[in-house]
Amino acid sequence: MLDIEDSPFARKLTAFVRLSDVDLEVLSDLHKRRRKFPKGRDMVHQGQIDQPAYILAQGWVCSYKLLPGGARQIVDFQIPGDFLGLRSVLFRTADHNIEPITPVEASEVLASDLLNAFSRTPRLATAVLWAASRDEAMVVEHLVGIGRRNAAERTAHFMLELAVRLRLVGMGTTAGFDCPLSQYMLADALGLSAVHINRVLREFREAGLMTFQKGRVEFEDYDALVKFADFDRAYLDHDGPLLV
Amino acid sequence: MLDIEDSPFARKLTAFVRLSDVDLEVLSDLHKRRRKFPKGRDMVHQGQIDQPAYILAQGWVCSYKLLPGGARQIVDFQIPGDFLGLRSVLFRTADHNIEPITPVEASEVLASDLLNAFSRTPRLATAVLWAASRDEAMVVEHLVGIGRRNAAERTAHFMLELAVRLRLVGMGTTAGFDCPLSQYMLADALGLSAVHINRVLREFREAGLMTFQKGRVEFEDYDALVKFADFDRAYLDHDGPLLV
DNA sequence: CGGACGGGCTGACTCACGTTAGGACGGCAC
DNA sequence: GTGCCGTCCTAACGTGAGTCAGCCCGTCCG
Repeated sequence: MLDIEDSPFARKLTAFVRLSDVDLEVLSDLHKRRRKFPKGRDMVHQGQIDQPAYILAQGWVCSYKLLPGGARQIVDFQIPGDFLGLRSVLFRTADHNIEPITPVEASEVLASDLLNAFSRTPRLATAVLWAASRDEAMVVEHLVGIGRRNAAERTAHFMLELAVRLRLVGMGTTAGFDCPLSQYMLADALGLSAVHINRVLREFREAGLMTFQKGRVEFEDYDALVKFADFDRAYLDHDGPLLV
Repeated sequence: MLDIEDSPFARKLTAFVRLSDVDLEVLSDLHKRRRKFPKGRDMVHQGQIDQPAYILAQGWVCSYKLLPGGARQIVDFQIPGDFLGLRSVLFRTADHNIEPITPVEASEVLASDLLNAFSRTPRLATAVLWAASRDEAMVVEHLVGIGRRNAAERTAHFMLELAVRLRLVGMGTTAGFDCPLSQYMLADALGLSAVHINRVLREFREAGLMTFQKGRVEFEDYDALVKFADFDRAYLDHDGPLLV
């Protein structure tokens, strides 16, 4: 049976629902097919059908869409404990690409596994719905940022969100975190050009707010940055189990 | 018991799952508290706790967030058959505002109603998860538009998406649809200024692609518009019931 | 009946970002 | 070693969209 400490995903769900032994066993079944993926080669490709979903155990991936002109928009980055490709399963055909940014380990979850699991324990279905809603909340905040925040606010907000998410799985502190992203990826995520991202990062460096160099983000004045970006982490938090 | 023809929401779900009589009965229970809301006064306010969700039966609403500077980003519009405020329920506190654009009729769904319903029929939980994922797919497409499409493509894409959604509930044709939005709302949805929306609409008018006047959108060259916006409706469609 | 208000519409000016074009550095293949 | 890439970094220049300012029209309301 699944030791819950081994799965950041299971730990995340228990923040929302109290899972019974049966729930945990069903959840454990979902972890049985562990896979590895090399950096850089798409795990899921837009338009593919009957793709599995994945529970990410190690490494970072990004979900993105390509436009005909060749432009790329990164929708979100996923880190350990995140569930990938839920939409690809429910819609039968993938509506976005998923690419590992680092070497990745993940458990493969087939559509049938998922639907079986749900019918065995509705509580798990509710928990996954909650996790999906949390992801949606992040996408929404991202949308707001791109729509109505300028380049600097947007960048700061994004870095702070990432920091909170990483801290929740023990991969960073308020001092900073290891970040495998390039400035190009950052640009594609934030709807900016790489040149402009570079300008913004320089401004942050010169203002003593934060640095991003050599794969490491360091917050030099966390509180000032939070204020500057108008960052409110409420949408990432959970008030404890809703289902008793 | 619920006559499925009476609820566009029920009809939408059956596009994904085949619902049994029990499922339909549970679903029917969710429709029991019908409410009316006047245009313009928020139904849900950012930060409120323990708000109900709603199943929209009549009218349009918009979901938006406000930034401290006073800027507004509209995340999405909802039309009959859409489920509102799911995140407000699952997170216990609302992370966005919901405002009726027209007079609205909706069924109120309490958190307890929803969780009960899920525990009675897991299939319904899966169906709601699917509906939520479809909404997320729209937000994602919206994000891509704001991040990487220019003002005109973005506007065209948005109009086409709206048209497809409305057609699916019988509220428009490829010729056009009635649209209660102002240019200001359009601007706040698309991350543009009202002035610029106006310019774009004029260009479409002069190019003979589409018009938006007096509360009515008319497509004058639908195919050309689809091509111009690179609009692919796949993300709005469903391939028939996934669960048999 | 007049005035206020919300929406549409437009022109002139500004600026935040994109684009283009490079230079410097480090890691990797050979 | 040499050459090649990927990434970071910067300056100069161009432009899409914002801002400001204002006019027109219909409708609501006292």
